[in-house]
Amino acid sequence: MEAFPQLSEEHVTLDLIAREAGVSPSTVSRILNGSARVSDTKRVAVEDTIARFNFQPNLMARSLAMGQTYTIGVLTQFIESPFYGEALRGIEDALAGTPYSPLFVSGHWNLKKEEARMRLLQARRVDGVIILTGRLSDQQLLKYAQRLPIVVTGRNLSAPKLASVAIDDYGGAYDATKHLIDLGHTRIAFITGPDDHPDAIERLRGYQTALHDAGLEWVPELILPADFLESGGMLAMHRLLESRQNFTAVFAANDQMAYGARLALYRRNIRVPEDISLVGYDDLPNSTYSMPPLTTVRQPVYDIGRLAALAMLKLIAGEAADIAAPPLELVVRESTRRVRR
Amino acid sequence: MEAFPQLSEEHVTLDLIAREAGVSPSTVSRILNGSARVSDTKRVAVEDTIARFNFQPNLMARSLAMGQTYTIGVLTQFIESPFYGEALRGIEDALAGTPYSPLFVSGHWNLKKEEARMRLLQARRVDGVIILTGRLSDQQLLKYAQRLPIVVTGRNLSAPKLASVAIDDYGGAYDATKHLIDLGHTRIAFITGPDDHPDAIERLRGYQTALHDAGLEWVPELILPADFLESGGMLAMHRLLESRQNFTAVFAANDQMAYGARLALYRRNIRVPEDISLVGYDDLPNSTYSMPPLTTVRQPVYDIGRLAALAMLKLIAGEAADIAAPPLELVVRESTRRVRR
DNA sequence: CTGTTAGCGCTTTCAA
DNA sequence: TTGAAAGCGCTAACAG
Repeated sequence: MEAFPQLSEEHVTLDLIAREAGVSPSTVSRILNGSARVSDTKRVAVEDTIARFNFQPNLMARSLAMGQTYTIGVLTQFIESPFYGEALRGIEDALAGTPYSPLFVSGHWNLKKEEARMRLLQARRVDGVIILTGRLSDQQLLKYAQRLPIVVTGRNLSAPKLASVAIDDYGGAYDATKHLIDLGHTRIAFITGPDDHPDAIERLRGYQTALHDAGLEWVPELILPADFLESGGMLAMHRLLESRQNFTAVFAANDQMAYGARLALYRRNIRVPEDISLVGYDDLPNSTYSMPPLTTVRQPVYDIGRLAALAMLKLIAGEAADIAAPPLELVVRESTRRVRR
Repeated sequence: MEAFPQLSEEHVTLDLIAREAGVSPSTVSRILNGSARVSDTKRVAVEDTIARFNFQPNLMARSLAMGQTYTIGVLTQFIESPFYGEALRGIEDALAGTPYSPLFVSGHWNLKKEEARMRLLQARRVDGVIILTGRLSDQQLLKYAQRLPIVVTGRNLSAPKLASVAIDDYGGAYDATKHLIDLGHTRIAFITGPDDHPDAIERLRGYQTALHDAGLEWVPELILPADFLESGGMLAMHRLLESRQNFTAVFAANDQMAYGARLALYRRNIRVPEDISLVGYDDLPNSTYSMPPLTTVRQPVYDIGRLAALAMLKLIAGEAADIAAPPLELVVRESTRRVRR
C-alpha cells in the first residue's frame, strides 16, 4: 500500500510534524531554528515531513514564546507619498535578507493618528519603530524610546535606545537660493509650505538668509504661503502673477508646488527658464522628466530609509547607533538660467 | 502616604491588571472585548487600572488564542509605486474603523518573490490577502484560496473564498486610440510595455483593434517596445523619431512612458499638442500637472483598493463577495488636438 | 543529541 | 456576573 497522500492541509502544527516524524517537538523546533545540533537521520525525517505537509510555523506563537516579533514598525505619513515612498523602499531593501520585516502604518501628518498608530505598533509588540518625521513631540519620542528602540528622521535627538537623522533643510534651501543669486537673480519669489511644518520653516529660513548674506533683503510680497501641494503651488503662482510684483525667479519649497507653479506659468504663456527660472525641493522621481527637467535639491530619501533600518537593526542588537546623514545635493537641470539683463 | 506611582511600566500583562484590580483575568478580558456583561463596579476598577498602567493587550497572544490575527496581507508590487500607492490608500481607508489592519509586502513583479511574500503572510497567519495583480498564476491563486480568503485585481476568477476584479485594459486602450482617430489622426504610434505583462498585452490589443475597426491597419514600425518606465518611453520616442516614420500622434501604454516620450519630443523642439498629440494611460496624480496636462485613461485605482478591502471583509465574514469594477474613463486634457491638415 | 516540562499572554468553556 | 482551568502553537531550560 502506498503512503496515504496528505490531504488535510488544515492546521498543520509543529506538534503534528513531530508526531509524524517520530520525534519530539523540541527537535523540530531546533531544526527550524538551527538552535542546536540534531542527528542527520532525524533532521532528514523532519525536513521531509515538513515538506510533505507544507508546514509553516506560526509566527505569532513563536513571537509569543520568544518575546520578539521580528517586526519593525514604520510610521510614515502617507503610504502613497512619492517622497516617503523612496524611504520605504530603502527600509525594505535594508531589511531584505534579515529575519525582520517592516510593518507600515500611516500617520497622515496628524498627531492624534500618529499616536494611535504608535499604540497599534506597540500592541503588536514590534521590536522597534522607525518614524519618518511627523508631528510627535521630541518628548513623546523620548518617552517611547524608554520602552523600545526608536529611529526618527527629521530630528536631532539622542537617547540610549534612540537614533535620529536630521536633514539640513536650512542648508538645502540656502544653496538653492544661492544658485539663483549666482545666476544674477535678485527678485526671487518663494512659495512656502504650511507654516507649522518644521521643514517648511527651515527652508524659508534658508531662503531668507541666503538673500540676506548676498545683501538682498527679502520682501514679504515675494513670499507666498501655500501647502506643499501642486494645487497650492499653482494658486500661489497665480496670485503672485496677479500682484504684478517684479521677479525673475521662483523657488518653491517642494517639487510638488513647483509643478503647480509651472502649470500656472504655462497658462499665461510664460516660459521656463527663458522668462522665469524655477527651482524645487526634494527631487521627486518625476522631476527628471518634468518640462523642463527641474532644478531642485535632492534629498537622499532612499539612503535615509536604508540607514534608518540599519540603525534600527543595531539598536535592536543592543548596540549604539548613529546615522550620518547623507548630504543634500543641488541638482541643476534645465529650469534655471542666467537672468536676462 | 500617597499611592505608589507606577514606574515599572515594563511588562504589563492582563494578569497584572487583573491582580491589581482585584478581579480575575477572565473579567479583564471580557471588559476588553465586551464579550459579556460585567458589573459596573468591577468595570470601573479595571478600566482605571488599565489606564493607570497604560496597558496594551498583546495582540500576538490574542491572535494565538483566538485563531485570528485581524491582519490583512496586501501583496503589492512596489511599495513606492505612484500607481499602486493609490490602491494602498484605498485599502487603508476602507480598513480604518474596522479592527483589521493591512500588512503591506512587495512582490517586485517577480514570481519567486511573490511566492516568498505569500509564504510570509501565511506564516503570519493573516486573515486574508489582497493581491494587486502580479505574476502568480491563476492556479496558484485558486490554491491559496483553499486555505484563506483571497482578493485579486487584474484577474477574472471565481471560487468560494476568492473575489477578483479585472480591469478592462483592452477597452481603455481602445477608447484612447479611438479618441485620437476621432481627432483625425491616422498615423498613431504606440509605445508598449513589457511583452510578458498582461496589462501591456491587453492595451496593445485595444490599440490594434481600434485602428482596425476604423479601417486603419496598424503598422509594426509604429509599435515601439518599451518597459513601462520613463526612461524606456524616452528611448522609444527617440528611436521612433530617428526612424523617420510619419506620425502625428503617440499613445503610450502608461503615463510614465508618456512622460519620457514628452521629454524626448521637447529635446527636439517638437511641440505637444501643436505638432504631435500624446496620450498616456493610468492618470497618475502627476498627469494633471504635466506639461501640458496629459490626456490619459483614468484607472480608478483608489476605488479598486477600497472595494477590494471591502470585499475581503465580506469574505472573512463568510459571505460571498464580488466586485463591480468601477469604469475606466478617458480624461481629455491638453496633450491632444485635432490633426493639422 | 533528545525528550519532558513549563511557560509566553490571552480567550473561552464550564461551573458556581 | 464571575473565577478556575485548559489551551492556542511555539521555545527554552533541564535532565538524561
